Amino acid sequence: MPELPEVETTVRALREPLVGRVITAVHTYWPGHIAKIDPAEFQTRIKGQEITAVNRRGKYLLFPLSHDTMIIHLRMSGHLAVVEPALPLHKHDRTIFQLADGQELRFRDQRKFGKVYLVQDPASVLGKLGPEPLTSAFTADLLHTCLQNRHRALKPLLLDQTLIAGIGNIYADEALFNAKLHPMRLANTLTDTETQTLHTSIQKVLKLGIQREGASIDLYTKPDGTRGDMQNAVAVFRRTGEPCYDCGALIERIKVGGRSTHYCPRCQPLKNR
DNA sequence: ACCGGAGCCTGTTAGC
DNA sequence: TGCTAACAGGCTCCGG
Repeated sequence: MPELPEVETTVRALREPLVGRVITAVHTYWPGHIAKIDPAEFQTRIKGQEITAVNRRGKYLLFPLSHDTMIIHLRMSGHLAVVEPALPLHKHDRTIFQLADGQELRFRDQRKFGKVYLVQDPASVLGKLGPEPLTSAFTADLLHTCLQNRHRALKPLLLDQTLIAGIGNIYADEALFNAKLHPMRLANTLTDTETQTLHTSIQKVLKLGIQREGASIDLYTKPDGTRGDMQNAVAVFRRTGEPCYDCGALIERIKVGGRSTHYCPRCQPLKNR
């Protein structure tokens, strides 16, 4: 499932083949991909616009165009690649962007959860997102402010995109393990030291994810189809029943806020007061 | 204001 | 062995 490191990896790979290219046509095999506006209007409006940059905000990919901004969310199973048109279509290719240089940008999405937006104002899609966790906007003080009045478990808070942008199930579990905090620990019971540690851990696991080019655990691969390496560096995610690398206790899986959550019962004891 | 849960999807897996 | 049912997951919308 693409989270911040997976999206960042995708953005870096797409920049070179896309920046400066002009979109000449769009084919939508799954109209549900096109968010907010009619697919026909989408096709008309985007035609002829040049992609001037490829950027990321949280888990969203941003494509500033000549007149609009295209925004893509990969959700669960989305995958983007720039390929030669002669390459046979994949079973799950849903939206195809033809480029003036003859190449195609293909949006593959097995589970059809992905979204493509075309907007004048990016804030209409991204407006509620919290700070980017790997920029100076995200400080330990800010995290403390976010957590201090919340009588709620840490895990669902880390997944809340309005609090911090870009963390998903993998990196939430990894960050909590790294910080030695139980996923059900209530946010307002953290000491200053624990908040500092959590802040550091969030940045550490996200940076590791980017360095390893994402976690190929479910369907995620890099645009060129090769796998990332983060799945070989996870401490707890999907390691249920396997020994903790730090203490040897068996990793457990529980549901927190409806989401499957992996943690080490010995390294991450629950200390709610 | 805030929180929990359903719904969106499809392929894989668990259970009968 | 072959079928169905449950499950996974990010986000939006709805109701308490």
